Amino acid sequence: MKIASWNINSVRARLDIVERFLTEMAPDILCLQETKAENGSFPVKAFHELGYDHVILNGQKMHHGVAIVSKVPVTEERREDWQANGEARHIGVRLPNGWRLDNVYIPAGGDIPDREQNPKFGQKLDFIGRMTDWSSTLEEPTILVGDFNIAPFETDVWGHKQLLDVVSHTPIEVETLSRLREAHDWVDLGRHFIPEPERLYTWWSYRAADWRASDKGRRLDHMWASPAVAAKAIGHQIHKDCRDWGKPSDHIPIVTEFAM
DNA sequence: ATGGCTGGTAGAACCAGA
Repeated sequence: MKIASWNINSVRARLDIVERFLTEMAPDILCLQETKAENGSFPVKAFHELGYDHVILNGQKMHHGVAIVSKVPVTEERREDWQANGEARHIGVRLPNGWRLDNVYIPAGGDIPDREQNPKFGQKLDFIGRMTDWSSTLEEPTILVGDFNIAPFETDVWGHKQLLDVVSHTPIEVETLSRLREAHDWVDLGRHFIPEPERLYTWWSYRAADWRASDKGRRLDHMWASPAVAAKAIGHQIHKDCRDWGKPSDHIPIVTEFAM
């Protein structure tokens, strides 16, 4: 069972490369973030035609939006509002074997890493706080994936010192994410399979003249699993080539394979 | 070089992303 996660930065603008990814990599399930489509304008038919018969949506107009498309039967479990403001940032499903799969788009948090000067930063930390409460009572085997918008380790960013005051790598964010991880003893599958000190990125800015040459990346996208689920993980890949496909997303897809 | 880009939506020298 291969499960993929990808911040697609508009599913409609990038339908061609999503189709290519599903055709070439053939994951059983793909979790999308930043779909930027209301549920009624999500291109459901294109996914059905590729065999992804199960399409579970939590979208909204313009911004945010998450989706789970699956070849195997999944049933919608719940959609959480961890920011308590109505934004579409989570969708959770039940897999055929009983595991939960939760797909989340954690807020970016704005530019200034200060609650007082920038309310979005506080909302980001509070969002993760509510996820931590959820995690601490979670007893079911679960896979948690998505764009976490935090690169926790020094080798998860191109320059640790340069990014200490940049939202996504500030010490308070790293500490907040660490508490989330501890709340369920989540296993960080990316670093389980590709340990430090190897550098590991999933996002490169659109603004670089040559993203590959400058390589100023960050590991913002993650797959975490309950310990019992992580024990069934048998492989993990990041698909860096997708950063060059057509009009690309600034994020790349990540995939974990599980023995089920 | 904290923006050199991008998409959605309106129909803005806009907003948000990170």
